[in-house]
Amino acid sequence: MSNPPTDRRMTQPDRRRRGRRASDQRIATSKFPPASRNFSQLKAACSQCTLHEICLPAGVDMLDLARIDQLTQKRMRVLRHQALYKAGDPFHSVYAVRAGFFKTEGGTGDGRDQITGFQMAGELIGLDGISSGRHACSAVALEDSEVCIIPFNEMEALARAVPALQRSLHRLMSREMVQDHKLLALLGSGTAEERITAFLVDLSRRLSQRGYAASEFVLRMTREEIGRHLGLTLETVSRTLSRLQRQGTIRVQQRLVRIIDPKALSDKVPA
Amino acid sequence: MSNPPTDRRMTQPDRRRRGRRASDQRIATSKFPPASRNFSQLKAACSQCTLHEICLPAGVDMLDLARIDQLTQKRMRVLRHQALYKAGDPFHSVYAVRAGFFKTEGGTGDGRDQITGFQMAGELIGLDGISSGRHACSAVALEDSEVCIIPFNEMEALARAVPALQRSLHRLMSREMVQDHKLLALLGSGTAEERITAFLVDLSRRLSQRGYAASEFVLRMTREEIGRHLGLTLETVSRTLSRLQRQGTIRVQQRLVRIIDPKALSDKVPA
DNA sequence: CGGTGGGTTGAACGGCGTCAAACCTAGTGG
DNA sequence: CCACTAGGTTTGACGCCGTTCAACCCACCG
Repeated sequence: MSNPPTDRRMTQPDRRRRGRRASDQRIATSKFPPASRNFSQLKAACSQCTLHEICLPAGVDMLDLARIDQLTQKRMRVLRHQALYKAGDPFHSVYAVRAGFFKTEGGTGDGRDQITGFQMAGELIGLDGISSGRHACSAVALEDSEVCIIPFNEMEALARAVPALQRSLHRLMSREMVQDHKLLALLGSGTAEERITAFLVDLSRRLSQRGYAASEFVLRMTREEIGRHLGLTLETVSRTLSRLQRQGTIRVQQRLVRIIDPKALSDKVPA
Repeated sequence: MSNPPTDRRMTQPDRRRRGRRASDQRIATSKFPPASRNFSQLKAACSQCTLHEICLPAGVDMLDLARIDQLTQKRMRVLRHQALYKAGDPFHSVYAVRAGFFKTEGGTGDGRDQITGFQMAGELIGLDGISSGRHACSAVALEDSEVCIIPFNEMEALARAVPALQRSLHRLMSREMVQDHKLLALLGSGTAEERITAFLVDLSRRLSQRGYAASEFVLRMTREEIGRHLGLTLETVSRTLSRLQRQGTIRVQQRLVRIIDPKALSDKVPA
């Protein structure tokens, strides 16, 4: 219990669409379809959002917050397996995850490339597109999700007027670099067990930061996706999880992970 | 021939200081010591710098360039094996490499951690410090080098006034993220040979971008440092270089690398 | 009830790490 | 000038961890 809100009944537009391999076409909705008005109100600006402490507006005072509200008026729902954007798409906006879970993967997202990260509520996606004007990776929803669309030109303009926003943006970009470097170190020299434990500890930390239980959560991604994130095969991921369970450190049943011995887990991760 | 200018006689302050294990104390000079006035003039602002096309001022017009000159007035020399900053140091400035070569490595730089990157002239160092207010890694000179000191608060202020500078900064940060993702993909699934060839191709590209020969260059780093960058041991690096030589793709003698068959080399790198 | 995608587990192979030894080069001191 | 030293590099032998290939199980759904 006490799992992320978007568990499975979060959005059920009309009919199930599991297993639909046509996971790749873009989404048309840029505003909510009338049908889902009851799911969440149209105008949930940053100032009203429960995430504004950890998201882009972090550190911006109430006065300026109202100006940021202008930025994030458009929102969008992305259904499971759909791409928010794909590698090569022209870059116009960045996206803040409001609810749900994403993966970002290199290449066209056909399912072979490295997965550079998993993003949850309050995290920004798409900043990699700035450098070339085209997205360098694809962002795909792991479950039915919702994002705020933040037009990048407008955000830059506002950042020029609001120093706190500018600083927050820089902090977010810098944080992403630091995270990437940590992952690099892990892939460079960590064993399978170290990679998996570091992954679980990181997930747990980010979830608890958002008010969810740190010791019990559902993995939103498959073993194969974990593997492609950590530079391992799905078999190794599975085996390692089983071993951790045998050691009494965690409990795994399907996607549900329970952390039995948090200390033992943290002790395994290098730094 | 036609190698980077800082080859070996670049700066010889007074006496050799090789093998000095005390590679770790900070540098005191924030302006040039009088002795080295002849090495390069004190006032070489961005507008005069040969690197301004690829460095931070890229895309800034002549008028605004004069304002950026204010930012980069302070420069600093960093001798071989000395740290420009170390992990944990408070973050105040970023640095643009003017000449020489750096490595950035996690941890305190004691020589065990992952090397996140090698930086050459025109590249920015230190952006990772924004997120926490402290540098997350250490930057160490691989040869006698020189950097421009860019106080970050001042740069942010100027970026608010000069959109082109703002955009350039964002582009640089974004580019670093994209590069990290490429490296991630390499460490995640590449063989030793793919990692080494990708590394060589990247080095060659960046050097030729700066006007140096693409097919012949000296490695500024040891085999061990290459290994710590690519997630390999020095032995594997050495063996792989030897194998590439046996295949007739490159020629290696010590640190000197000649690329014999550029196409064969590029064909080996995955993407 | 069968189909399908995801997960687990076993067995054999192989690339790369580990350990060890020798060499090469440059700097140091006699 | 030469011997000595130390760091860097090369090469070989061996073993381990993770990949590969394959079989099987499980949960969910049509």
